[in-house]
Amino acid sequence: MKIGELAEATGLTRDTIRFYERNGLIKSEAGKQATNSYRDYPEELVFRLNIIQQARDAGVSVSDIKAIFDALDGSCDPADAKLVVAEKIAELEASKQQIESTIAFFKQQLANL
Amino acid sequence: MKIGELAEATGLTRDTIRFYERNGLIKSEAGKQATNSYRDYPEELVFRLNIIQQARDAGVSVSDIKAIFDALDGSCDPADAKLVVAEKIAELEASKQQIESTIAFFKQQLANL
DNA sequence: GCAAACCATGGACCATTGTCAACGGTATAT
DNA sequence: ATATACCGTTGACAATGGTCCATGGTTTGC
Repeated sequence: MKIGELAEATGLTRDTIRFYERNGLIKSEAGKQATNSYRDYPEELVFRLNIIQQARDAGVSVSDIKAIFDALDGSCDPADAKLVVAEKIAELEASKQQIESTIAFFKQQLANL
Repeated sequence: MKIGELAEATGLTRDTIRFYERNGLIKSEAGKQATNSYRDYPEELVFRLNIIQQARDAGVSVSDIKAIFDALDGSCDPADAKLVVAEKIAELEASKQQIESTIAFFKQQLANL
């Protein structure tokens, strides 16, 4: 699919998709037509970009997402991969705790209004 | 207390504390001694800065923290204050959801390694 | 009384995460 | 065939959240 369709399907802008591609989060292929320079984005990127959005919203940095994808995409030692992912999960659990504490504090303040 | 002590007590750097002060998250008083220009930071800032750290770790922006503190610090209409804080709580709940989903995804990927 | 440690201010600098504008080429619908 | 909408590339721009440095003054320990 073309970048505009992908943007439509994911709710991201073309610029953001290109930004992610520049940063190695996704890859596109050269289109079949020799007449233009339009890139072809595989359908499965819709799902992948949804994951990326979710992770970004969860506060995971672009470079960390890349590291995790690189680990998961099977190119490296599975044992190393597990470490990378497990560590990020631990960080996310910690973030979650911070959020919960913050919510608790705000709620308590709210009660004192 | 002096800024160095506050930094020590909170684990933040002096620069960061000054940054937060510039951005209205905290206030200091002019020191009693006329001989120097050292500022005096009230003890309660230790707690306040801990909250700030927690909120920052939870992904709350500096300007949002300021808005919430302004709301809580009683200078404005309590009804408005409640709205501001409640809205931020809702955002944090949403963040938490994103994090949980992301954790779930990563865990599932981990299982497939 | 002197060095080392502290303080305030100002401004420069940095990475991250996009976003936008300009340019020239291509597709598509009428 | 022509207007409109799309595409790729490049490079500039912006906001956020700090961090660092230089300068000049102050305090403290020895």
